[in-house]
Amino acid sequence: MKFNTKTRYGLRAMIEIARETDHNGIYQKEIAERQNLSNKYLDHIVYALKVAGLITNVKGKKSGYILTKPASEITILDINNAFEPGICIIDCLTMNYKCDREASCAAKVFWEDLNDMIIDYFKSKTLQQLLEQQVKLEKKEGIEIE
Amino acid sequence: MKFNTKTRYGLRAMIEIARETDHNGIYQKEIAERQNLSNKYLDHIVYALKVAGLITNVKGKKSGYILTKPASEITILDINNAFEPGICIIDCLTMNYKCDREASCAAKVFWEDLNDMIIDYFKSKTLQQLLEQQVKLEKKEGIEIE
DNA sequence: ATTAATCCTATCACAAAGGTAGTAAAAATT
DNA sequence: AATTTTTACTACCTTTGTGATAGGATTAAT
Repeated sequence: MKFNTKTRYGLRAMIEIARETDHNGIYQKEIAERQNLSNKYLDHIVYALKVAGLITNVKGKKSGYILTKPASEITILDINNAFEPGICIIDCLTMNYKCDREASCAAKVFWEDLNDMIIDYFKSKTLQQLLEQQVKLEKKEGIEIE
Repeated sequence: MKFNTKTRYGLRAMIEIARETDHNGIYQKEIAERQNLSNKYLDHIVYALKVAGLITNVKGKKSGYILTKPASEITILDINNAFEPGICIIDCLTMNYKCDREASCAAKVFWEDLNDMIIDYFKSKTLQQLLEQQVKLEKKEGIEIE
């Protein structure tokens, strides 16, 4: 049970984009450098985020990225959903899944409750919160180094 | 992000074993039939549960399985750990994982908190609770059918 | 001796994930 | 206008892990 790299890298990319205050946005290339990711692989990540409508280019093709709405209005679930159809930790939780013991399966209830917990957690966290925490952590780190 | 079938089937197998009141235990073959699983695949599941010390044979080789301790003392985390080294939703949460931004990574904190939530959830649920729920669901189902 | 069950290892097929390549297109720069 | 730089998008490749089967060894009951 692992979360995939796309969602994880996507989250880190979004933090970088959210942090950028420059009106010209941030280049994909720069995100790759700052987060130490392959720029080529980041292609997919950034593309998916754009298709999902979470980010956009400031000018045309050669231009930086910015968020399409305030970071406080973007939840981690939104970011997750740019890469996954949703959150579904076991197949039998989806609609149109046939199973005899569906109506009386304690195991299913167990997984279903966990699935809901994860969804709630993803909904409860905004990009803004993560950005603030990021800034805080870096400040703390700076002090410890000195 | 999916939970694997081993853990899921293992949970269902454990419910069947916990439910069995016969002193001779329950045959793997019977678990397979009741839960509609391939007996051959269940081989691995039952084997892992036995190696983990959660179940044992009543007599010798040809005999039924019983729990090694009361269902109320077995958590779902115990069952999970029979199949997985633990719960670790992203690699960088393990010890001996090198990462530059380890000390100041809001994303890591986000995943870490979720990881802890899942562990707590797994610890909080006992096999006994699931068994009781199972019995309750079946009773309810019986009423609805009639 | 035979049968029926578990024990245990090996193997396989398939899908998904992680990542690279390459071309097209657009805009900025020269 | 030519060149450079960057994104846009598709295709592909390689590796890993998962779900599952095969099959012989072992043990105990009949």
